[in-house]
Amino acid sequence: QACSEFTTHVLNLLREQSRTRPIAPKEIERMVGVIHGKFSSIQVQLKQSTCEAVMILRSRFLDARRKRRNFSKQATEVLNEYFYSHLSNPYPSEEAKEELAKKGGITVSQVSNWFGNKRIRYKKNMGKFQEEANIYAARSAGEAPERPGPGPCSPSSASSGSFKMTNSGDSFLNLQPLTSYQSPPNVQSQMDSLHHVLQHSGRFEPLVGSPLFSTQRLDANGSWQDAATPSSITSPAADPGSVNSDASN
DNA sequence: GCGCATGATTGCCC
DNA sequence: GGGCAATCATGCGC
Repeated sequence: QACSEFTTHVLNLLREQSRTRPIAPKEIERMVGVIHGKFSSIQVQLKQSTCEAVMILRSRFLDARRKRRNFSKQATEVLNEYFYSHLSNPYPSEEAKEELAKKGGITVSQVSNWFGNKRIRYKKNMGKFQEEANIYAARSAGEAPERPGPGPCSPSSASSGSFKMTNSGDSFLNLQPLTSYQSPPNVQSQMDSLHHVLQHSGRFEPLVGSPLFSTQRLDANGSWQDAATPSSITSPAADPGSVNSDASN
């Protein structure tokens, strides 16, 4: 359009000039040809530069996407706190995700990614995460001492895993320790220390109904789901070791 | 430089 | 569409 407008403008100029001097039609034709040529080359250049700009932006975007930055300590803390206090059901709602994202200074999709990764990696290697679980368990036991109700949305209590591993077919920490479950020595001691923490904090008994002794677990397929509350769970205080003794395989 | 940790992406399933 | 599992790519400690 610009080309044709410019061409018209030039033709008008030539027409005016033709009053003062004779202009051959060939000259007009040549001028029009030159204008079209110039415009088409400009068009090509514009296309090229646009393509280049798009490619640059695209590569920058992809690079940014590939760039992995570790989350801040704050973000990790917030996410871990939620994860371990909802260990029986570590599936935050959209609202919870938004809240976590806000608290951690990350995006909701990063929260989703984090929980996706965490669930899988925790399930795959509970032993490795047990220490971390204990830390958060002890922490939340100390922080939120009097929150009744063990529901999935009452993350008050300490919790450590309470579900079956896909590969091991066992619950890691139903606090059924250790008759059927052959935990590594370090894990054993961690569990003992967790018992100690819980007992020391005076929260052991209430915690029995908490996610720590959750009624949920990983089922044989490795998915978190409700399990019928074992009766043994309800009478734990005297002998922690007997808690949830049905959780073995 | 290597190995592990971890955030992101992808493909598949339900 | 959300979750899982595998994988990729990068960060980081040694």
